[in-house]
Amino acid sequence: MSRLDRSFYGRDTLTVARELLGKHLVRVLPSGERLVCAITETEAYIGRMDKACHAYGYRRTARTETLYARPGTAYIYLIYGMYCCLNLVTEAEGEPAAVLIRGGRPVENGDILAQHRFGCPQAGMTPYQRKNFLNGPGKLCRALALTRTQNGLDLLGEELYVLDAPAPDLSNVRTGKRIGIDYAQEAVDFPWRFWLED
DNA sequence: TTCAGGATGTACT
DNA sequence: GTACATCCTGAAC
Repeated sequence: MSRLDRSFYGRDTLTVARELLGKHLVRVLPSGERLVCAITETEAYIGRMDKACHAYGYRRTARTETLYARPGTAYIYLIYGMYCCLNLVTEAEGEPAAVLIRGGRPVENGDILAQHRFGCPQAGMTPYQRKNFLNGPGKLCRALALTRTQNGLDLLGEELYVLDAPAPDLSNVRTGKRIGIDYAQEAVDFPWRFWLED
């Protein structure tokens, strides 16, 4: 499968968020090992009109600067003091918008992902851990060893990128409200979350 | 199976 | 000082 190029990201954010489902997120560690997981859950954030977005109303701060970068850039920030969230910047350069990667499923090197998450190989995971392996943005970043050090990475580089994959069966795609943005007034109800059923 | 509470630090008011 | 695009644990059911 080929790598998604800049033109994939440089489109309408809702389209990109939906089309990222099923694609393979690849993280190459400094050791050279390749971690791969399939994207199963995404959310769109569009600064122009979205009170839940860090760059709502084109707000510019040191943190949000990455959201204005060219499409195909990784925006990674610290949340609640201890977890990181990975976003992929979309739309034209200068338009602050991105897709939050909220969940995944292991595809390659699941033992290393499990080691990062729980300190044991996959076989040592409890049923509870297995069920809650990569089903959250903080968990995914932990498993992929992504921190703010990787903020601003180019997704057309060698450390972090997304490989194309066949589009999932449409009957498995779900749409709904975003999670954890109760403060965002009218944006609370925007149906900008997409996920794959199982 | 669900729920309340706490951890923890940065960004921004 | 307050809020935050979260996760884990332990208790009750």
